[in-house]
Amino acid sequence: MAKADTPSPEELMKLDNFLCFAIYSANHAFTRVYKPLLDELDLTYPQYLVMVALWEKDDQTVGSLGEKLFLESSTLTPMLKRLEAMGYISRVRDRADERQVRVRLTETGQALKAKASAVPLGIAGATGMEPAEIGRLKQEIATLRASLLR
Amino acid sequence: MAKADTPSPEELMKLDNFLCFAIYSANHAFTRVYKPLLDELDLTYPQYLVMVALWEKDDQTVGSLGEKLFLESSTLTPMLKRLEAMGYISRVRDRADERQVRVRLTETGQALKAKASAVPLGIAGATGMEPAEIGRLKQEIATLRASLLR
DNA sequence: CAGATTTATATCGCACACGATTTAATAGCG
DNA sequence: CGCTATTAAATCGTGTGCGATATAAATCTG
Repeated sequence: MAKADTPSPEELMKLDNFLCFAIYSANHAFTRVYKPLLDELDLTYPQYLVMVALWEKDDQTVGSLGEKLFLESSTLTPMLKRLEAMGYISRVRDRADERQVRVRLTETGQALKAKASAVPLGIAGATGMEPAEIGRLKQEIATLRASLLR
Repeated sequence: MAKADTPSPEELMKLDNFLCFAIYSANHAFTRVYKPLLDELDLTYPQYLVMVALWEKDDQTVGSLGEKLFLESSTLTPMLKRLEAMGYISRVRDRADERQVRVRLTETGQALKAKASAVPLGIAGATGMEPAEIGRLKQEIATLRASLLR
């Protein structure tokens, strides 16, 4: 029979059969591949993601960055302070609503985008996948993420 | 033309088009879904992965666990000490080679496997995917990880 | 418009995660 | 055999991440 069996409990409990572990370890692998490239920019991998979000849309609140990156203020605030200390961004309370903090790129932060432009290609190369394939896999994982967060 | 275009640099620099970000955020999403289930077992998500590795094969060295989990001793040592303090594992220097530390499940640690047996099904449900589909996606990501670490 | 409620960030404590280094033990070699 | 090189864990410093809580500002309600 070519019917897809329900996996046995033993098979289910093997680490290498865990989708979550594949993602967990692939995430670490990405961090490692990014490291040498991001060292040039003096950025950590999460800091790079914040910069990408700001390059895409400047002048965002902490909350809006958090929504896009799926991060809490308790994670972002210290990160943003480091990026500010490095001179890449500024953090200013919104005049109209003092609860909010507006995060903006500095000149240096904007200029960094050019230096970072080579990064995506380097990463794409390391995946050993075609652009179309990367896009498809990315979409599948984004859908999975949405299911998990439902 | 139905030819697959090479993505423009602008498209490449959008966060939502990053495969790495999909994986990064899906990993966080998994952590969140696991949290309430693992709270019952008094385990964090990384601790759970260590326990899964030990349930699959007991009596491993720190190094062998590190290879399977893609983690360094600097990460594992403190984690294992916590699991030991909780009474789930024991850490003993190997008599034949005192450099190595053998990690073994305690009775309590073995017994925990039964309590944890419901977890994978709960997670699988949260993915909203069929077992076969989960397996395929898992394999694709494992292949990606291998490429990245090459 | 005063007091209660909600919202936006920040702070704190804890647990990863890693690179660089240290420590201790084994293996290799003349 | 003794000395060096290698190997396995542990330690240290830094940077995420998050839950719980605190703080302060805006909003809502009577």
